Formats: sequence, C-alpha cells, structure tokens
Amino acid sequence: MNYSRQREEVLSQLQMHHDHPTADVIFAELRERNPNISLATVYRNLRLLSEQGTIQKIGFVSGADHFDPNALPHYHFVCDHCGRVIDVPMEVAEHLNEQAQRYISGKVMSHELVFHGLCEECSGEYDSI
Amino acid sequence: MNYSRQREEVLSQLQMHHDHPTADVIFAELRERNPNISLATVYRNLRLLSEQGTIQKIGFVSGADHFDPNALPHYHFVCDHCGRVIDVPMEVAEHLNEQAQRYISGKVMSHELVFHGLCEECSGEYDSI
DNA sequence: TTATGTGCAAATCATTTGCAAGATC
DNA sequence: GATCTTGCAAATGATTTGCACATAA
Repeated sequence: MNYSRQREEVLSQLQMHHDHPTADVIFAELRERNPNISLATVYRNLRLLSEQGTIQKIGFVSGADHFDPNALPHYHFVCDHCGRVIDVPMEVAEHLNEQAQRYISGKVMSHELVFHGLCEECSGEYDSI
Repeated sequence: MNYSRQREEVLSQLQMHHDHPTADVIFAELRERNPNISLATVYRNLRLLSEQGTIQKIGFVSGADHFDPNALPHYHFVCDHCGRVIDVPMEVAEHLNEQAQRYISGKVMSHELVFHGLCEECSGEYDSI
C-alpha cells in the first residue's frame, strides 16, 4: 500500500473523534479543509484501514456503518434515541466464548457485545416526558 | 391492523426456518407458491411484525437484515464465512448490564451478544486448506 | 515509468414510498 | 363505503465501481 495524503487525513480525522463517526461525517469534516476530497475516497480508505486492522468498522448499528479508531477488542454502548456509539471500557469476558461453544457445533472464535439504552443527553430529554 | 393473507404467509414462512433468513429469501420462497406477491409487501410485513413484537429484526450482521421468528431475548452466532445466523440457547447474562452501567453516564437498558466463528459446514471446508 | 490512488459519475444493493387498484371490516 | 393493504415502479440512502487523470515509488 502506497502513501496517500488523503488516507492520512482520513485516519487522523477519525482519531480526533471520541465518538465513532460514520463515513459521511468524516467526509464533511475533511471537505472543509480540502474541498476536492471525494466521498468515494473516504469510503475506500476507511475500508482499507479497517481491512488492514488499523481501525475498526462498526456494522451493528442500524443505518450507516460507524468507524472506531481503536481496533483492539472492546465493548460498545449505543443510544437508541440519537444513535451515538460510545466505548464501554469494561473487561472483555473471554469465558463467554466457551459458554457459547457448548451450544454450537462449529467453532466460536470471538464475540461482540453491544449495550443499548439512552445516553446522558437523551435520558435528560426523556425525564421531562 | 387488518388481516391480510400475505402477512400470514410471510409469518408462517419465517416460522418454518431454523436459521434466520433475509427478506429476499422469504420473498423467493413465497413467490414459488404465489407469483404475485411483491418484495415491498414482504418488507412491509416483516417490518410490521417486528414493530409489533411478533418477530425480531436482526440488524447486526453486515449486509441485509435477517429476521428471527423468536422475539424473546437470546443470543446469536454468525458464521463469518457463509453469513448464516443461528441461535445460541445459553442463559442471558443480565448482570452484564450492571457491569456496563458503571462506565456509562446514561441508562443501560439491554444488550446484544453475538458470537462469531465458523459454522459446522464452513469449518469442515477450512480443515482441508 | 509502472503501480497505486483520486475524483467524478454511474452502478449496485437494501429498503422505503407514492399511488392506483384490490381486499377487509 | 371507508379504511387498510397490495403490487408495481420510482425514490432513497449507503456503499462500490469504472475510468481517465494525478501521484508515489
């Protein structure tokens, strides 16, 4: 893989996020500085970077894929009201794989754990309902 | 919600599956018996049935949504080779929500646990590689 | 100077929607 | 007969792809 300025910009823009943005969010942000960058390039590079294992593609939220600059295994929380995806820094429970393995005739290799609920801002809104 | 023959067919076709098919699989199967049913009707009814809580929409697999005739909370296994989605009948670990709650300032209400690996057929294929 | 990456537009895939005609209550 | 549902085709949203031009090694 050759160097490209656009790929570097996509990666560093993603790394600035504490939340986990979608491709079009990254695109809109990059476009402010570089009005020539194309959405296809953003998609291409997010894909390359996640295939390469530098970042992580989050496909479990409905709608567009989100991207996480942290590729190490960890859990997530999704706000069911605003769609925001944030990290849950609790310990990864490896033993769950062995538990599941008892029920599966194939080979269980990993798991994904996603919590759902309302984020701080959105649960505030709901208090008044 | 009024009765409709198409909705009943969609539901009973889904209930025949032990795996968790996508809308186009249900559509193709129904079309063999009823060449007039339309894909939009299948999508509409799968949506209605899942909003109503009769079935469950599975959105965490990349690509098209899958549907599960069992709407009760339970875990799933996804084969990373063929994309098949099957049930994991292990006990639901409610305590995970409380663990995650310690790290989240909003309100954790539920979780989704998805195991990944290779199903029996696909791990067989890989033995010979 | 050859392989790789980009920008644009068109293509693709999954899903939804507008609307006229058909089914249900 | 008023309302809900269908079938079809067109619209939408997310993502990918073909291709001529630009850039990196």
